[in-house]
Order: sequence, then C-alpha cells, then structure tokens
Amino acid sequence: MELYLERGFGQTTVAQIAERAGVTERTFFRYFTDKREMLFDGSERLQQLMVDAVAGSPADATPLDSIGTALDAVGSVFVDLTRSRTRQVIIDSDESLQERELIKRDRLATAITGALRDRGVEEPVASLAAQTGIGVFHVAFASWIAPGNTLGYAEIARNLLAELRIVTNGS
Amino acid sequence: MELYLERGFGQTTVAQIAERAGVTERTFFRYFTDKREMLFDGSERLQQLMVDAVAGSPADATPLDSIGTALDAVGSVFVDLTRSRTRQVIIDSDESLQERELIKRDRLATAITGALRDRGVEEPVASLAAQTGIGVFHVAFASWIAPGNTLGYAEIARNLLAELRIVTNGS
DNA sequence: GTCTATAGTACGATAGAC
DNA sequence: GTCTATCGTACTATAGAC
Repeated sequence: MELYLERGFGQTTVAQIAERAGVTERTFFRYFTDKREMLFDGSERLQQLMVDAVAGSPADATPLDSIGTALDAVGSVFVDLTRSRTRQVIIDSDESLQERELIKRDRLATAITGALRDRGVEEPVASLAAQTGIGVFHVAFASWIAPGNTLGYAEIARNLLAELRIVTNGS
Repeated sequence: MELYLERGFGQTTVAQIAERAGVTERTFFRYFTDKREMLFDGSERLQQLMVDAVAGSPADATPLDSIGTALDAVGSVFVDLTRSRTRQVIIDSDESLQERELIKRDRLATAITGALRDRGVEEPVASLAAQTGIGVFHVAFASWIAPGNTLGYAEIARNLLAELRIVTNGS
C-alpha cells in the first residue's frame, strides 16, 4: 500500500513490491494470485461473519431481518477508519481494482443468497434480499468512510436499513 | 464470440481474433481497450435508456417508481434470448469477464443515482434506490435467461419489483 | 527457481475519404 | 488539407508453466 500510494497502482511493479518486502517475485505470486488481490485480504473473513449471522438469526426472522443481523455482525471489521479510507483511495484510483472489489462484493451476495436458501427462503426472494442487503452494505460503508462523517458503521447500517424500508414502501 | 466458445476465453489470443476478423492486432486494440470489452458493447445504450427513463418519469413518482420506469425502458434490449444465454455462458466461464460485467453494472447504478439526484432525490436515498434497482435488474435478467423460463424480461422485472416491496415490508 | 507466452502500451508511419 | 482508419514495431510487466 505504501508503494501504491507513492507511485500509483499502475506504476508499481511486482518487482518493486517484492523488493521492498524482501522476497522474490515468485514468492509474491505464491501469496497472491495477482497484484490486486493483496488489497482484499479480509474478504473471506467478512463473508464468513455475514453468512454465520444469517445462519444464526432467529427462526422467525424475515429475510430482511436476517440481512440486518449480517450487517450488524461485520461491525467489528470496520473500526480503523483511517486505514479503510486510505485503502479506498487506492481502489478508487484504478479501474481494475474497482473490478476486483466488485467481484468480492458479488461473491458476498452469492454467499448470503445461499445462507438464506439454507434457511428455507425460496428464490427469487433469497437473491432479491441478498442483492438488496449488499446494496445497503455498500452504501453504509461508503457513508462511513465519507469525509466529515462522525457516525460509526453499525449505526449507519441500521439507519440505512430502516431508510430502505421507507423507500420501498412508497405509494 | 465464436472463438471464445470454441477454445475458451483464456485460450483465445488477440492474434487469433484479429486474424479471423481480417485485421491486425493493432486495429483490434483501436476498437476495444482490451480483450474483454468486446462483450460489453451495448452497455452505454442500456445506461442511456435507463437514465432517460428516470429523467422522464412523472414529477410525482417516488424514487422506486422511477426505478420501475427504468426497468421497463430496457425491455427492448432483452429480446434475443439465445444470444443473451450464449454470451452469459462465456462470461460465467471466466472470472475476469465477471469482473468486467460487474463494473458495467456498477456504472449503471452510479448513473441512475445521478439521474435521481437530478430529480431532487437526496442522499442516501438516491444511492439506496439505485443500488436496489440494479439488484432487481440483475435478478430479473438472470431469471429471464434461466433454463426453462418462458416469461419475457419486462414481465419478470415488474413481478420482482412488486416482490421487493413485499420483502422489505416485513414485520 | 527459471523460462516464456501474451496482453497491453507507446510511438510512429502510411494512406484513403471527403 | 484535414481527418480518420489501418498497420508496423519495439517494449514492458503480468502471470502461468514447468
């Protein structure tokens, strides 16, 4: 991340990263499938937290309630605001990094769809709820790291989920 | 697309594509920024249709109503079911193509957010509605090309939007 | 650890259309 | 004469094969 900030992602070569880390290029590619992947280390953990939350939500919870527990469950991940902001600056600077971020988000949605289905939620409701939930998650994260924001992630996510219910309750 | 089906996307070189098209590699890269982009030709048109629909929706329409008009507006694009299915088989076979598809979808969401904001919809409602709308769009498209489906895209999209209102109207 | 294919870039030349 | 389209070549870095 130091190098990506210094020279830009596209201008940073794997050779430079490997050198600063004191390893060879080959070793770099042993740890990360490609240059982008290193910025998305925590994604499996995030996914696991959300899936577990859905699986563990009350039996009488609606699909959207389950989504709510998933949004709550990842609060512990989003604490270091400065680091999240820095990381996002890098991602926003490069289109291929945005692509990678989006596929992570999509895998998340797919995993949540599966967790809902495991609870007996039928299609297309499972997909619909998961997609919507990830949408809320994304907006919540973006709001959290937005300049000037003082609220915590968890609070924002809860507010947005409530807002969603209002928005979709229109005439 | 012929070559991508014959040999697989990853196994197809730009040289082969250029040869079959009767041009040089250099010319290929004049038309497409990269190997993936050629599969996403219609995306600007799709985006324009949706943005125009939102902009042209009735003044008293709720954000979600505007989304509804956008979902309707693209019905004319999704007619050739066989071609859409073939294209999706290719995309689903390669992760980098899925990434590209997702960034197109994300740009769509961003554009719709802007169109809603232009109508006076404030944040975070604009983002929330746009994200949700794109989620519905995606599920609708997937349902449309799913094996065995006999419904048209427009009908599916309408049903799903109605379904969404129910899902988010929970206890 | 070594080797290599290929995507993608940079810069430049040429030539036809109107 | 200007604009636009194709082609030529050399090069780098990624990423995969072995």
